[in-house]
Amino acid sequence: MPQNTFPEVINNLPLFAGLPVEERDRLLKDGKLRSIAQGEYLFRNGDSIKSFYIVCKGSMQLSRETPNGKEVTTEVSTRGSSIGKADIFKGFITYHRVSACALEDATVLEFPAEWLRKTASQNSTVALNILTALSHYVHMVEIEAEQKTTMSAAQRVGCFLQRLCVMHNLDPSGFDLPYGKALIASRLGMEPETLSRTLGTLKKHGVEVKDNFVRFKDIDAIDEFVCSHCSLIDDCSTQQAMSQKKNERLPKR
Amino acid sequence: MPQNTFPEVINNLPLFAGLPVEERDRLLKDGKLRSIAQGEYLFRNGDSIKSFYIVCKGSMQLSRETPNGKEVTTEVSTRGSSIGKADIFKGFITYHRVSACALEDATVLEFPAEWLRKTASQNSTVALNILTALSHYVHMVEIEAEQKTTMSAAQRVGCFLQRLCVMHNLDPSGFDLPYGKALIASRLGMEPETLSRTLGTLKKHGVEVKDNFVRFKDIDAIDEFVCSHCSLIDDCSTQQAMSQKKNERLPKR
DNA sequence: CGACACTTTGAAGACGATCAACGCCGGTGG
DNA sequence: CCACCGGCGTTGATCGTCTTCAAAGTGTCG
Repeated sequence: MPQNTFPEVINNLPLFAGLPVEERDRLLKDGKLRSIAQGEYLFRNGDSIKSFYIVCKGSMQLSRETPNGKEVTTEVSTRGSSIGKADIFKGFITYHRVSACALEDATVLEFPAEWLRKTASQNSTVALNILTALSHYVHMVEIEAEQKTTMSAAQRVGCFLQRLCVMHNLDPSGFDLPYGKALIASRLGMEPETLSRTLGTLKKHGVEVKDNFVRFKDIDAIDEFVCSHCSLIDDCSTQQAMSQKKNERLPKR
Repeated sequence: MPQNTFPEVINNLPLFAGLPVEERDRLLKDGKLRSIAQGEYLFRNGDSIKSFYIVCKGSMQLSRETPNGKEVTTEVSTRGSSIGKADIFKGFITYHRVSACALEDATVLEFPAEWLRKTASQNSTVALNILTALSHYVHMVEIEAEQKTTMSAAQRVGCFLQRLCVMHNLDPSGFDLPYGKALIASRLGMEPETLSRTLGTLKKHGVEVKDNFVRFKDIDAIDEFVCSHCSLIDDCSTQQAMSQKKNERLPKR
C-alpha cells in the first residue's frame, strides 16, 4: 500500500512526534487501513488483544458491560486517538476489557500488537511518546475517578461541557452536542434521566441547554460551580476559545 | 554512596527487571536514600515535580485535598512501589497533583526526574518496564473508576478486602487490617461511617469483621457478591492463598 | 400515519453523606 | 493514681442525591 494513501491524520499523531518523516513512513508501512460501519464492533470485551489502532475517521465508543447489566462508556475515540495502547504493554493480560463499537462509519489504521512492542523497544522516541500519551491518559482517568467521588452529577456535567468545548474547539457562546445524551450519560457514569434533569439545573449556573444546543451564558458562574481549577481543562495543550476567556479573568485570582 | 548500602528491595523492582545487575547498580548510583518521619510530607499537592521515588521502607499515603475540603486517598505506596512515574512524562505539567505523606517512618530512594527521562530514552528495557508498570496502573485506576459507578459501597469494600488479602499475601481465614479504617474509607472514596456500617452488612456475604480482624467465612459468597471476575484480582501476578482457593472451584464455571 | 429511538417528566425508593452523640482506648499532666 | 483529653470507631436520625420504574412527549424515517 503506497504511503500517500494514508489519511493526513498521521501528520499530527503524538505517537510519531519528533520522528523524521521517512522514519515515520517506514513504520506506517506495517499498518492496514480498515473500515468499520456504524454499529459494527472493532473488537469486543473478552477478545484477545491482537492489534493497536489509530482512528482516522469517524468515532469509536469504548464501553464495557458490567455483570449487573450496566453499560459504562470508558471513552469516545475520535480522529487521531489511538486505541489499545495501554493494554498491549500489560504482558500477560491478553484480552480486551472493553468493546469498541463504531458510533458512525469509521476507518482505523491497524497495527499488530507486536509491532507496537517492537517499535517501542527499538525506537526510544516512540517509546517516550507512548509514555507521554499514557501519562496524560492516567491523569485523565485519575481525575475522572476523583470527580466521581467528590463532585455532584451537575458539576460533572458542567465540567464535561467545558471540556467538550475546549477539546472540540467549539464556540462557548453556542454549539451543538456532538453526540446523543444517552451516550454522554453513559460516559459520565449516570443515568439518562439524571443527565436530563441535571441539564435543567445548570441554567442556574450560567449554562443553557435546549435540546442539543448548548450556550455558556456566564462562564464565571459555571467555572466556579465546577471548580474548574481542578478540572481536566488544565490539561489541554492547545489554546482555545474557552481558555482565552478564562485568561481574561486570571488577574482576579 | 557504596551500592551495598542500598536496601535489598532493589532486587525485585519491576523498573529494573531484565537488566544486568551491573547496569542496574550503575543506574542506582544516581539515587539518594532519604528518610521521612511519620506524618512528614515527601511533597505536597502543588509542589513542582523534581524527583521520582521508590519506597524502600514504611508506607506513603498519596492523597489530594479537593476544593470542597474533602480528602481523597489515591494510593498507599508500600515497600517496592514507585511514586511519581506517571507525572514525570507529562512534560509541560510540572506540579504534583497529590501530596505524599508518610503513614509510618519511611525511607525512599530518590532520583532526579531528569534521570528517569534520560534513562528511559537511553535504555529500552527500562522504558518498556515503565510502560508495563504504567499500563498496569492504568488498568487499576480504570477499574476503580468503573467500580465507583457500578458497585455499591459494600461491594467495593468486599472487593478491597479480597485484593488486600491477595496483594499482602494474608491468610483469608483470618488477618488484621494493615491500616486504619479511616484511611481505608478515604482510599475507597467513602465516609468512615459508611465503611463502618458496611462492614456489618458483609457478614451476610461471608465476611466477618471484628475490630481490625477480618475473616473470610465463605469465599464463594463474597466472591459472587462482588462479582470478582471483573475485579482487580485478575491482575495479580503472584499465586496466592486466595487465588488457590478460587481455582478449586473453577470447574464450576 | 405509525413504528421506533430518544428524551423528558413524575413519583417512589435506595443509598450514602451529614450531623450529633456515645464508647473506647492510650497518653498526658496534675 | 485518677482526671482529662484527643484520636478513632461506632451508632442513630435525618437529609439530599441519584436511581428506578412508569408514562408521556418529541423527533425521524419508512
